Amino acid sequence: MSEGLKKARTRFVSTWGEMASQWGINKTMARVHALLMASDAALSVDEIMAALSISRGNASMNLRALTDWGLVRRVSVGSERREYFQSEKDVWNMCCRIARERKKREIEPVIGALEECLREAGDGKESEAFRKRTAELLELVRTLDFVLGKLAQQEKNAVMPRVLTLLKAMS
Amino acid sequence: MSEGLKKARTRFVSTWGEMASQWGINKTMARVHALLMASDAALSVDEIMAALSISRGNASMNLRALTDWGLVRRVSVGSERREYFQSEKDVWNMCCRIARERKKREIEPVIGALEECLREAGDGKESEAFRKRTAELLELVRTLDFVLGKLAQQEKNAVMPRVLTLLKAMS
DNA sequence: TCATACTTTCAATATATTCTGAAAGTATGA
DNA sequence: TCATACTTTCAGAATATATTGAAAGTATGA
Repeated sequence: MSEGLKKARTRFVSTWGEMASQWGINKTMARVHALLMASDAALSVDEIMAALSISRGNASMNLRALTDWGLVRRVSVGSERREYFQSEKDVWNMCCRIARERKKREIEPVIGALEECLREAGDGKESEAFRKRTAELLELVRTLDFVLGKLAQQEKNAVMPRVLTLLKAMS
Repeated sequence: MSEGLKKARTRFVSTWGEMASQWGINKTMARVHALLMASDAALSVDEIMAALSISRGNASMNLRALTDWGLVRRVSVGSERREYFQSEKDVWNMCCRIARERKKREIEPVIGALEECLREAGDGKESEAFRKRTAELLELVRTLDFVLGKLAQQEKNAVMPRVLTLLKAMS
């Protein structure tokens, strides 16, 4: 493999890792994901361990997390016992899956907690300002939830193109 | 203050903190932000320190970060020397500011890095698959950047209502 | 059923991030 | 200018998070 391509792959893997850690995702999980995205063939655990210099346990945990997120699939190659892994290659599908998971894991619990805040605050004059602010925030989070839900709805996403058309028309 | 309201505020502050740490934001920064959002009056550093049981240095650093993000303002109260802090109260404005900052700090550097990957990969047959995938990802990230840019453009946001109308029509 | 070839788990360890608090810095008004 | 009343900084300490690797678990096919 050419030097340039090697460097480019390395940059790709570490860029994805850096980005992920700014968004609350484990850096190694993102590096594994990036490695699989950058690789045409499916990779075995041993290949992944070697490429990223990580332990078997670490690789196993992060591959499990990535399959839970629906970003990576296990595949069998020929008659081999060993399992191989490959990433979802369609970037829009990938985006949908991430949207779906973060909605479920993070946004929905926040909605529940904010609703609980409103209930707890009671209905006195004293808590009026707090209730108002909490209610506005709740509305905002619900809107975000709705948008993410739409984004996550379709595999071949039909929503984005239309949103983009609208946004571009507003320029 | 009623017990219920006290509990509700505490829940509000810790919910915001938990959520933030899942999104790559310092938990204390988010708790300070939540405290100010939940409070009608502007608060002094000492009040914030007491409410969250944090040190002066920690409070100072996080207030600085919040003002850099444009989420919190310093205000003077009467003729006092001491400074007070209050949060942006409009949740849509808040959302715009966050979008603007994350676009600038995180999305734009990733676009640069992906462009560099494409350049480094060269144009041989060997790197074709890698280039294709990187280019698709770059397009996705650019789209996200564009959408965030639109969202961040206006103070009183005119974009969201129209996007929502479109999405609701697609239900 | 058993030996084999693999995967997963988790306690101990390493690493990264955040927090503290005292010292340094800064602005105000007398 | 100086004393004062505050704010900021940053090295070291505390805490939280991620990683290792050996032991336990599991599936396969002979």
